[in-house]
Formats: sequence, structure tokens, C-alpha cells
Amino acid sequence: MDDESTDEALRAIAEPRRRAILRLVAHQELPAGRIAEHFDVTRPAVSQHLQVLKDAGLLIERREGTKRLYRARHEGLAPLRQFLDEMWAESLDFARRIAEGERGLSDRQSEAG
Amino acid sequence: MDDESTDEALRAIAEPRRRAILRLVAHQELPAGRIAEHFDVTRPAVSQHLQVLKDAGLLIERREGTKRLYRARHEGLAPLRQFLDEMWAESLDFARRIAEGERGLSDRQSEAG
DNA sequence: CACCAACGTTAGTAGCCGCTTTCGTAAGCG
DNA sequence: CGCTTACGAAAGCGGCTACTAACGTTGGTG
Repeated sequence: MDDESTDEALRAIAEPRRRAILRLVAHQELPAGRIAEHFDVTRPAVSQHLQVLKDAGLLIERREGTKRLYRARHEGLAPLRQFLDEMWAESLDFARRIAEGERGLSDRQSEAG
Repeated sequence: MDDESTDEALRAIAEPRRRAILRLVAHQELPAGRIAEHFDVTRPAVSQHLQVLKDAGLLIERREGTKRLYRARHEGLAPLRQFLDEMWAESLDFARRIAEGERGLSDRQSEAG
């Protein structure tokens, strides 16, 4: 449940600016320059954010001439919802295993490290 | 939808170690030292993580003698789920406003900054 | 070809963050 | 009172990260 893709997506949306970008292109395709106009940082900064979001699978890039259109990829957010859901379900089972065989932890202390 | 508490909780669970801690105390009350045993970092490091999680409203601390018991506060995760849900719903309305009156953006460019 | 527009990319920098070490504090025990 | 246990707090350090400035690249236009 805590695979690398979830971690990448989580770190991506942990940044306020990236969340704002994500909302901008949530249901509307926009070019990079247009996105950058909404913020008071330089365009390269926005480009880097777009790259991070793209690597996290939260964005889709489409090239049209010299322009590059960006659009949110909603499936990319699904793992995060799944993570939150499993936070309830699986952890219950994990807690039960601790309660039943807690002495087992002394044998392998660094299982979560 | 993007208030400070959501941002705080989001940054808290963006850290892998904090997620592991959160799962450990998801349904089981544990003392700080017991939590630290599961990781290969020092106890103060874990204490700092516990502080961050507590400030984010994701943890509850209960003192019992010299020990401090920690337990997950599930309501703290609710804003995150709400954030993800609104990522779909509200952004649709926002996109519609852009599509209908996009020229309005030139009047107030930095509305999202 | 030259020229410009729209981007991404690459140093380089300031600030944040997770960690360790050291010290301080509160509770229980004799 | 001293001693130990179980912690948090403060200071300092190394690595990451978001940013700017300069450069490179691709595509369109004449």
C-alpha cells in the first residue's frame, strides 16, 4: 500500500503551489505559459512543478506546435484515495498482529526501518 | 478547501516515516519509546515526528505517569479525503467559470497566486 | 536561411527539513 | 533527597527543494 508511486504522488500534492496548478488544469487543458500567468513566480519554476506532477502521474502533457498543453490525470489521484482507505482497514489487521504476537517484535526490531 | 489544516496534514503524511508511525498507532495505543523501537533512528527523531503529527491533528497524546501514549486520530484524516473529493467536484465548477469568461482572467491574473 | 515565440533544462543559491547530540524536565522508587 | 526511567527541547549539521538567471531547443514565419 505504500509503494513508490503513492509516495511520489503524495509528495507532489504536499506542495501548495502544485495543488493550485493541479486545480487549474483539473478539467481544462492549459499551456504552460498560461498556467504561469496565475502565479508570481517565474515560468521555469512552474515548469519544474509541472515536471514533478507529470512524473507523479498526476498530469498529462500534449504538444501542439510550440505549445505544450497540460491536463490533470484523475487516475493519478486514485492511489491516494486508496491509501487513505487502507489506512483504516489494513492498520486494523496490523494492530491485531501486534496484540497477538508482540514478543515477535523483539526478534526482528527493525522491520519497519 | 485548501485551508491551513489541510496543508499541515498533507505535509505530515507526505513523510514515509510518519506514515509508518501513523499506521503503528492506527488502532493501538503505544508509548513513544515503543514506537521508536521499530525504526533505526534515535528516539528524539521519532519524538519530532510525533510532534508534527500531533500538530497536524493526526495524533492524540495521553500521559500516564512517565509514559506518553499515542494513538491515531482518524478524524484528522477526514480533511484529506474531503480534499481529494473536492478535487473532482469543485474543480469542475472552476473550469466552467474559466471556459465561460476566460477574458476575465486578464483583469485579475493573480487570483490563484 | 534568419528570426522570433514558447518552453524545457541547467547551474547556482537560499531556505527548509529530518537527523543526531546534548541538555532539561517530570514521574516513580528507595 | 538522590537515582533511574521516559520523554521533550534546543542547537547544529547535511541533504533536499523551490526558486532565479542564463542557456538550449523546438516549431513557426518571412
